[in-house]
Amino acid sequence: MQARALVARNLRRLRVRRGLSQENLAVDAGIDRTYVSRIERGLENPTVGLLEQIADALDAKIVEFFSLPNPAEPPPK
Amino acid sequence: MQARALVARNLRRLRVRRGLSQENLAVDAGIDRTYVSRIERGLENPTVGLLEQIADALDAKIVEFFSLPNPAEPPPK
DNA sequence: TCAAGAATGGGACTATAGTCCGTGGTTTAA
DNA sequence: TTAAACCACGGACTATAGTCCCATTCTTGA
Repeated sequence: MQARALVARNLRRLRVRRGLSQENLAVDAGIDRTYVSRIERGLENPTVGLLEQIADALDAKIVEFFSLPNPAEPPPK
Repeated sequence: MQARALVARNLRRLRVRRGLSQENLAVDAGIDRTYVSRIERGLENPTVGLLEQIADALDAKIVEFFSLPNPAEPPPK
């Protein structure tokens, strides 16, 4: 999987899980609102410094942007 | 630890372990020779796309750039 | 010593990361 | 209906990632 797409998925996943809007996250991370949107759509190629800012704002670690999300819920018995 | 410094240490560690010079790695990754040097010295803020190219050339994964290296050899008995 | 490979360093340049401002679409609540 | 919150999307702009070229230093081996 492409790193960019992986970051896109994981960022959205982590942000939504925290209950943050793109705008609120952008403010917390000190970056531009539209850029969050573009990263989540896989349109951008962010720097590690920027990922670090976002990770801090999400109280997450950078590696979480590069790990594969669990494919699905384990089927209920 | 700063992400940039972490990447610097891990890149050098992985490259040296592979027995590659900065120049050979740069050629394999399709990037500029001097840029490898600057990343390893923590002077640059690379993009995820570039890290991916380097990781591929090293036959490593991006997450390895962000994990803490083992602090030391376990002391021989 | 000398040569040659490895790394650092800088300056000028080009490509693109990242900002800023605005528009419009969708959904939900009043 | 309207307001408000969220998000996709575009264009123009500025900052910086990344290249290219050249010189210098430091090892290490012959």
